[in-house]
Amino acid sequence: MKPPTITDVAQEAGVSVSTVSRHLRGDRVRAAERINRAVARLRYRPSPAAQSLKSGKTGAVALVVPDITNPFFAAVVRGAESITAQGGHTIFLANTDESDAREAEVVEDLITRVDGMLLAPASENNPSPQRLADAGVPTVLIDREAPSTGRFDTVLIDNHGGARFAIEHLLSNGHERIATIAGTVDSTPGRFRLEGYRDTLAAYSIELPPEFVQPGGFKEHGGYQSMLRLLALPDPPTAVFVANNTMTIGALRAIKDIGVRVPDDLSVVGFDDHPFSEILDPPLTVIDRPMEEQGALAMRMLLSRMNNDSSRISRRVVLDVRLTERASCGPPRNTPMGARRKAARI
Amino acid sequence: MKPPTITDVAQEAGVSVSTVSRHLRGDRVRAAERINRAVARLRYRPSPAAQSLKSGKTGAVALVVPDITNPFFAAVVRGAESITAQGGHTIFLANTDESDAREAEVVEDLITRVDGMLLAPASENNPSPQRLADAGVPTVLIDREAPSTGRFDTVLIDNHGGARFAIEHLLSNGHERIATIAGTVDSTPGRFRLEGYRDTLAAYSIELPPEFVQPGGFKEHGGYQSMLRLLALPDPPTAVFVANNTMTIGALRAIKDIGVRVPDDLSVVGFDDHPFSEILDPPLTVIDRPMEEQGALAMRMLLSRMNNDSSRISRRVVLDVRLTERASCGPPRNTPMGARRKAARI
DNA sequence: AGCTCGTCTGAAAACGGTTTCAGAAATTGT
DNA sequence: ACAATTTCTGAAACCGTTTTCAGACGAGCT
Repeated sequence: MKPPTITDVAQEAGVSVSTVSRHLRGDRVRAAERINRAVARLRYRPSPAAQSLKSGKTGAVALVVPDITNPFFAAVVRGAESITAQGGHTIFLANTDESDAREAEVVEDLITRVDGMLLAPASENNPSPQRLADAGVPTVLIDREAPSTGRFDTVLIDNHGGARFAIEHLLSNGHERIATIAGTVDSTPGRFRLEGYRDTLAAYSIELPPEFVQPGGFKEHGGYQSMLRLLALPDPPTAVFVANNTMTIGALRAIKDIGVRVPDDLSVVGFDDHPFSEILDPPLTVIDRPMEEQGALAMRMLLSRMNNDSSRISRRVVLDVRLTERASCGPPRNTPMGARRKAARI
Repeated sequence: MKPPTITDVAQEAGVSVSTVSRHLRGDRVRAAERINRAVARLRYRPSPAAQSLKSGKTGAVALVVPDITNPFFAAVVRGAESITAQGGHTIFLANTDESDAREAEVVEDLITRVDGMLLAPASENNPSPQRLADAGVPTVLIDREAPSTGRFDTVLIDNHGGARFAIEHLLSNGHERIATIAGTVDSTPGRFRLEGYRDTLAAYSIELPPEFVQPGGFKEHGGYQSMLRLLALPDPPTAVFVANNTMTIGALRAIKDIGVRVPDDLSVVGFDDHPFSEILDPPLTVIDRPMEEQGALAMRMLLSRMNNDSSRISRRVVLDVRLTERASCGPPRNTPMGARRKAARI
């Protein structure tokens, strides 16, 4: 019932504990074969607790994300997992529910249990990365930057460029009245996607009313409300860039409820692809990025940071995004807003 | 740089190690206040490795799922996480990629690191649960049963009933030519959903050609291929029950590619809801179940099993499912199969 | 003051490994 | 065959905590 210890193995094999330990760690040892048999018979596995007590290493890595049900983070987890699967490290997963407070708790708990951490901070002004740095825990940030940027390894995507692609795609379709449903601006993706939207429009000398930027908080409900507000505007947009996947769902629901047609009445670009995007009617044009790769790369960087000298200068990698064009964008309606305005008045 | 130990705290507070330890575990101690200050100043956190070496408890729980990117399992993780978040236990997450071999590895690794395990076995004839039982690790099975059923706590859903609801819904719409895209039959959900389909049709004395059961292997691509085959049948079905979410995506893609109209040409019922289901055109009718609750309940059962006498008789709970009716089902077309058959010939 | 009793304390022994150290055995060279 | 190596071995110390054990201390009683 009680798991066998190294002492049991030593006894069974008729050697000393030290010999067993050495054999297990790879030293040449005369009784190798006998030890192997003993290990197999007893089904011995060394106690990670004892090992890490001695070595100071836990053999575990933490992965802290704001929302595991967001397909993007699920993909990141999978990517990260695919790297550790090869060898050596096991993953602690924690969910922070987008809360700084919860994240602090979680990090505080995990900090003693792991050799390194992959973290997607809940917000940009969040003390966790600093705490990890103080504790000397190797850390790689995913998708979001830390207050004291440059001090951490970070795996980002080109949020600004993604927004630019989206807006330019819309512009090339002839739109000028382009709105956006933005995420939380104190997060890296929220901030840069919004800046990309603004900078691109500015580059084309297009000025838009402030109501064309609607805060959706990265939540489905926020996307829904924002789209409702946009469509209720006296002079509504002809195209909308929605800054993430969950808000897109909400936005499309609003569109459906009101009866606006895509892309005839309104063109839509989302951020982050999903298998469902293809079977929507019309299929959704999105900004796509390598999600699993982002997780995998972050994990690789963490592992290397854990092995190599941890004083190495920190790396900040930015992954490319691309526009996946489907059918949710078209030219703006020739007849001005009459029909749509009526629909929005429901 | 090195994390402080209990000895450092003792020194700082001017007491012995034992006193610090006792205070931390809740004993009355004279130097309480001084110890608290020392702990705070040093930012001391007890080493989990040392604690678990002494106590034999790790304070961790494993959660092993076949595919974290499946929204159902993501929801399960979230549900489970919401329970442990309250107190004491941290979660190891592992992904088995639906592979028995990988699952064995993962379980073998985790078995020494956790006090209990939540497991969704990759298949029904899978040695892992037995291995866990042998090792005396409290285990709760999620969504899938183990070979030696009845010996494990298990949290299932009413797969058979769900399939019945789906088929009866289709029958009540006037369909008789009802096909199914089935999952892997060596998994609990796959098996029972298929049986539910068969039993319900049998109960209504409906006999269908064997090609009306298409194996989709729970994968998107399988769903796609299966739907293609169904639509290419000389006498195709008027309705299809698709046995899980990922296959549904594939099936709908096939439908879209071929140009069949839902529900006019074909009615569809899926299994497991998703935010996207509502914004499809038409919105998808699905069998829905409490996903996060399933994870949360499983975790609660595991925790209780870990605390109470582990010889308590095992529980098998079956959660209710329900039909969420949207617009993907309607009466079968009056005109027989002409149009559809033509479309399917592409 | 002297005694008992109860409360609180520190030293020391675990827990299961790894690693150092010194010594034993095997190998090599002559 | 013997010394000089080299390789292998077991005893013991250690990692950071909890817990047992015995003893110190203070309070309460006569």
